[in-house]
Amino acid sequence: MKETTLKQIAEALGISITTVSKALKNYPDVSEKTKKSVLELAQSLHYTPNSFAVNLRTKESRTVGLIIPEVVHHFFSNVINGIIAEAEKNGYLVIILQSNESLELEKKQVELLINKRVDGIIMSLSNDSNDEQHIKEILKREIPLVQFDKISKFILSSKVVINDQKAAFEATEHLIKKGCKKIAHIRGPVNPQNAIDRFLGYKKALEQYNIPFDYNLVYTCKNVTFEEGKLFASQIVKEQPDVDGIFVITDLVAVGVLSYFNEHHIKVPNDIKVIGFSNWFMSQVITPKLSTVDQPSYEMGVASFHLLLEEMNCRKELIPFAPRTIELPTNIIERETTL
Amino acid sequence: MKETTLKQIAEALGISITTVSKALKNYPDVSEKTKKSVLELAQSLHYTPNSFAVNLRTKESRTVGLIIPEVVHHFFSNVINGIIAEAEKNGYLVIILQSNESLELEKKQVELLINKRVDGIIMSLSNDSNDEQHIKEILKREIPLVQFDKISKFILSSKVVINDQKAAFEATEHLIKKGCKKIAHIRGPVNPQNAIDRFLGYKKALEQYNIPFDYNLVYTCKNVTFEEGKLFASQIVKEQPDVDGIFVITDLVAVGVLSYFNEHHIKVPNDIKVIGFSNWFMSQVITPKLSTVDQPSYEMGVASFHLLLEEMNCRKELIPFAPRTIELPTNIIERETTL
DNA sequence: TTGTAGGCGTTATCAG
DNA sequence: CTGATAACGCCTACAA
Repeated sequence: MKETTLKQIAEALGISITTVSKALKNYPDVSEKTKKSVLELAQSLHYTPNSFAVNLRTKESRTVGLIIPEVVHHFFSNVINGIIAEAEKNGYLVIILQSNESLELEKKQVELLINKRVDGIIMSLSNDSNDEQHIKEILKREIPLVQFDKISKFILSSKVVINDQKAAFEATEHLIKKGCKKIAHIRGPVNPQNAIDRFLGYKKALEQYNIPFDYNLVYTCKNVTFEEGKLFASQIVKEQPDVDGIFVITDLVAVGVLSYFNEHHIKVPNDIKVIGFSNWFMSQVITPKLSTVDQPSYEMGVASFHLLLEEMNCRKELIPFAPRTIELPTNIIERETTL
Repeated sequence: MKETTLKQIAEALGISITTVSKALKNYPDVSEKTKKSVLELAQSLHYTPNSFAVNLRTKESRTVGLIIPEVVHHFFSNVINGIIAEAEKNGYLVIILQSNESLELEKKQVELLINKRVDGIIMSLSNDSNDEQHIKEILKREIPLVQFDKISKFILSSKVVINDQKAAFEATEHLIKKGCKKIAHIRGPVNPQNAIDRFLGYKKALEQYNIPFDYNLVYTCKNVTFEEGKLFASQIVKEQPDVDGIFVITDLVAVGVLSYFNEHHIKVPNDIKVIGFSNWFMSQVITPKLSTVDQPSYEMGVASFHLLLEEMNCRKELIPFAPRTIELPTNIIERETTL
């Protein structure tokens, strides 16, 4: 099927391309009569503007890019959900790229999006990201940018986050209030700001409740997987048999911990209590049900797109935009692992 | 930062745009000397071709569209994973749209992608889709199309599927071989071909093993959710107390079933056995661990993109392409719910 | 080896 | 109210 163009309509009607274009965009300076005939013909020919040409003329693609570490991930897939829903409502399409937690890939993907000339970029950094040259490149090109969840403090862009330190503090405090005296922490990798903040929140809670902090009780994930959860659980039982509570960086890992405990008949919450982070769906269906920190993922997606949209609109109107940070609330969900 | 164009390079070097263009594309009819100077300047100015202009000229966007029912879904997110990884390797970007299992949304999204002039479309139909006018529109526009998982038989396009009927047969057979005499089926919604096929596989297995088929043992999901699993589990216990096995359309629903049984102290697998479908991650971490049918999701994504790529290449070279169907293998995973 | 010219389809400006 | 013209940035016959 051949695509219909303005030219074809113009020729068929014996008028100029200009007039057709104006008629279709409902300009006031076109007679009702021609407007009507143009509209009718356009409809019957299923005319839709060639977006390639429109992009070239208007210099915008009505497309935004999204780079996230992992798609198969309860938290991130919910964020995607929020972003694409909100984008679609506002006439934008979303190109999704997965960095696989690799800085190298992330760099390439930023380049791809820049070359694609997306109107804006939303991203959450990979665990590998300890260098932000590529992100600075986005700013240098004056492409609107929003960071969410795993962000870099050193990049001046809008951000959508939770208060990881506070949330971690509350999670640890929750364990303390449930009677835990010796609390281990399975933390995230060394780079991500949120892993650092959660660790700091854990530490602060201990201090505040006069529980001595001990580095030997901190276990550091490399890959943040279910398997690591099992591994660290086994290490904790061996190395620190009197630990009675664990605060885990994220539910996936916490589920690994529970899995190990179940297999080795270690009673949760009686022998040891566990609290996770993020409120993955499976946390409410496993046995025992996992206590965790609820994190508004869909809402983070929506908020991220809104911030981006605001910046994109400012850029278009050439009015200056000051990056903003939106902090979303979290809350402790008590289930069976901390009863 | 102002974008660099061929024109700028040409002017700076005092040569024509054509020569610059050729030099950058390494045409043989440009002297080494000019080629070198062009390349150097282009690099130092960080020249990248304006993709809008390239799109317009070449009439391709190097972008494909993907429409799926749900992003927050173990199976679909794995498919996405496979598609975007493979697309990126081949120089394509992927726009993802979520139909939310709604035909209306799906129709709009097809239109969006057509208007965006993506080079190809990959899709899995929503549960609502009982009308395929919009899909036919894709074919009419001669846009390469691949359907996967939830497909329409009536659309002549490439397809990537599993043999749902066979897989369901094997799942039901598995229950029979484990001693089940009265097997219920919680099936998917009425429209999707794969729900129909799985139902047929279930029925066929009963026939083959001389177990009378009874419509009262078939429960039909509307939304395919965890909650529906719980609901149907309660109905089954009440209405059909002697059912000793259940074959469930998908793991998410099966987990709902198990959840109800756990809460009501109905012993699985002793009182009743359960088998799911799709091998969601959580199936291996719940108690008891869910037996299921493994379905190669990532591979389906990869295969889908490959088929699409093949068709896109044919279209470009103007050589005819005959749609193909790829069927991927499945296999039963025995865990604790059918011991 | 280099450059000219035309065109991809749309939009904006400005003159009639 | 209508239309001619240029421009967006790139590509590619074809000419020189």
